[in-house]
Amino acid sequence: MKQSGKTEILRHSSIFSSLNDDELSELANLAIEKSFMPNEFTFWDGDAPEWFYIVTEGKVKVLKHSSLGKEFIIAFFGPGEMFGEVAVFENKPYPASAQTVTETKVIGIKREDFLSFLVNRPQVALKIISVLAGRLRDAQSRLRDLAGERVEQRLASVLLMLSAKLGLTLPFTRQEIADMVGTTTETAIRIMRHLKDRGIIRSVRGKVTILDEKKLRLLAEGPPRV
Amino acid sequence: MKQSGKTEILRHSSIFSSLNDDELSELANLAIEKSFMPNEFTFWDGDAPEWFYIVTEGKVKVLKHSSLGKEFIIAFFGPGEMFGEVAVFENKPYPASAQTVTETKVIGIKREDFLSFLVNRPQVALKIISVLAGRLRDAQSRLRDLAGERVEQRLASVLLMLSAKLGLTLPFTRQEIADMVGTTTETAIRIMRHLKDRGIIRSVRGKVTILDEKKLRLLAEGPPRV
DNA sequence: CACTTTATATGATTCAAATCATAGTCAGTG
DNA sequence: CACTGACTATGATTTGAATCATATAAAGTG
Repeated sequence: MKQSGKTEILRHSSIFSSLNDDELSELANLAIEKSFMPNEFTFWDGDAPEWFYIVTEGKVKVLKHSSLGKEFIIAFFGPGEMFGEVAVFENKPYPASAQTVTETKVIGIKREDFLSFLVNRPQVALKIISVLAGRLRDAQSRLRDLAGERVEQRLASVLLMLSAKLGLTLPFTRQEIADMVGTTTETAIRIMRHLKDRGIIRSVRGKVTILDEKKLRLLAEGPPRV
Repeated sequence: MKQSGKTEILRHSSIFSSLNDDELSELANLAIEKSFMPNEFTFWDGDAPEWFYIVTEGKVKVLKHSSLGKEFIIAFFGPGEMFGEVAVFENKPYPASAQTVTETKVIGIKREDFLSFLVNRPQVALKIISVLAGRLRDAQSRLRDLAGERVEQRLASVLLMLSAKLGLTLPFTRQEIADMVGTTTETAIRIMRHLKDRGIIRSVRGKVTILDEKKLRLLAEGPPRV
């Protein structure tokens, strides 16, 4: 990819929207590009935090394994979104692994380079603060759900959260959804079968479409309260 | 509290450790002090994000309620720690409530004042980024635990997390611990009874002391693997 | 086009933890 | 110092979801 290409990608990432052309190319000079096949790992849980990443093409999932090896998906990231940032900003090992879902291109910036760049760019720092705050909000909301709600409600919440970001059609298998909800594939299938029967979702292999967002929201928020 | 008092408190908060005296008093000028009795609410889930807070004395818990009214404790904060920051940085309603546990004093800074102050203090912004990253790391680790681990392991994790911050003696009731683990008080009591019998913890009313951190860590990390 | 793999589907059984019920114990308060 | 409320404790019962066991369908692969 040419220099100008990287600049354009950075420009379209909301984190860097406040930068001018000079600043963007300065940043692009620090950045290198990497390409991955589907299912490759960008980094592993426990690796040293060398790189700060931004997705340019494709889809990456960030996940952790439980003590029994079960996968829990923390989040999916698409073009323009950063990942690996927790480790970089804390200067501690990555707390999770990052795996590509599709063929994916990312740009990586060395930890120290990015931090030095940030010191002189308070606007970017504030933007990053706001992105982190948003992720923390989501994480805390999911914590509450996992701790206190039934699987059906949690699954509904996850679908709503995903659709707020990606629209009404969600490109995920039941397995992936189960791994985000924190349940088993079988249970996810059963619950989604139920949602399908009630006309709340439609689905084909590897995709789910939300048909009745209102009902889904009711499910996520309130217990049926019989 | 006199001006100098607020300055001193700010100086001892790790977030502001990089500021010089002038900057500290500038910040202190923006800050007002508030006092609360035990169990008072500093803000409620859903309130407009007017204030950024730092605890000066006492203990505050940040919590969310499930759809059935059950309390889930996101975190406790003590002197020098910020809270309410997610709402302030995102400019969205507080995503959780904050309630004092003991008699508590906090200083509050108006959202806009604090953001303007930050724009010219990249060191502080970077420090805040690092605190947020740390909280995100913790939240994601708890997510994985809630999604994939048994209650006994989750409880062990919570005790370890708390003791990393507060030392080996933890001033919490079983009810509070249950509300952090995402279980019921009865189950928390039963499990802690079990830990007590095995010599891993000791406890008196409202307090828990970790006696055998090694065993607790084994419990938290690995399944007994019989 | 046969063949393997991945995704969806469903029934039967088990199990961890919630719920329901009851009681003792300690701390603070009038 | 009796009394009230918060905390700890334990037993019995229920239940939501995991686990185990198969099965079918759709998509990729040589």
